[in-house]
Amino acid sequence: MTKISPLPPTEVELQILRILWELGPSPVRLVHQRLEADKGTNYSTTVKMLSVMLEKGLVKRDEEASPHIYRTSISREKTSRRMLTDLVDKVYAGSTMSLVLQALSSTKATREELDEVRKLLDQMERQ
Amino acid sequence: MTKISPLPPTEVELQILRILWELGPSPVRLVHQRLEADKGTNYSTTVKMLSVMLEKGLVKRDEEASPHIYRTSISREKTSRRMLTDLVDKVYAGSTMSLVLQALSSTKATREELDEVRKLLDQMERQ
DNA sequence: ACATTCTAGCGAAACCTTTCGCCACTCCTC
DNA sequence: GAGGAGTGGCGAAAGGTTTCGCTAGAATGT
Repeated sequence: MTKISPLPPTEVELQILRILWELGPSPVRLVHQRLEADKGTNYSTTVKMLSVMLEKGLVKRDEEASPHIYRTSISREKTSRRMLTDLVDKVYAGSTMSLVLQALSSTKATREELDEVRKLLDQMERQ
Repeated sequence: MTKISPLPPTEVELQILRILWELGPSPVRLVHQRLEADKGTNYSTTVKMLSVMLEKGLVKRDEEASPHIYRTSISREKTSRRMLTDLVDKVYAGSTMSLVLQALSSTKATREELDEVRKLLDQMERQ
């Protein structure tokens, strides 16, 4: 345990994380392709962001491979859980249930999705 | 419609909004008390932040009153909905239901709360 | 009226994130 | 092995947020 959980990712960092989650371990080039498509950034910028993220411990890289290969060092689930609790703390004063209600009531859902939520509720109740 | 919805509030701005939502319209002094308790900021900082927020349209103020009275110009609900959809877009790739499932499965809830969610689900299904 | 406290505003600094230019190095290809 | 493309690194600039010192005016108490 040398490292506390890294700071919450910034905007662009999150974009890059998403790309890496989707693509899996990748060289800068591939990450950049996506990022550029999204927002027209320069290659240098992508390299720099990845190196910043490396310092922060948000990604790791394999330097053996000729084009270095980057991969995330935090899971999508962990990150989203973290951001979710941040949001809950910051806006909903800690009440996750308020957030759930708010989220549900502001979206459309198929019957299947609703059933899935019900199933989870039942499961929670049993415990 | 002179104004598009204001930019999403930054960290400190959000802290201040929360204070104002909680206290209702207040003079700087009261806002500052809370903010200082939270993070030990200087009075000048609070004044400045409020004036920045005024420019951005996040708050309004009554300049008649001797100590100026500030109040939010966006509702808590609107803000949270906005931040929620931001989060959903950024991390859950647009799937609100994924977020709901994630949020539910990472929290504890009373039977009453679970029932409330169920009620909402039923209601959604009927429409 | 004077001193003291409260309130407001401004500009500059400090700080962080994001961007990019420039340079160097490797790796092909001819 | 010379030229060109791809890759990586660094420092500095740009842009945004947050902080605060300093100043001044308004309000209050003596």
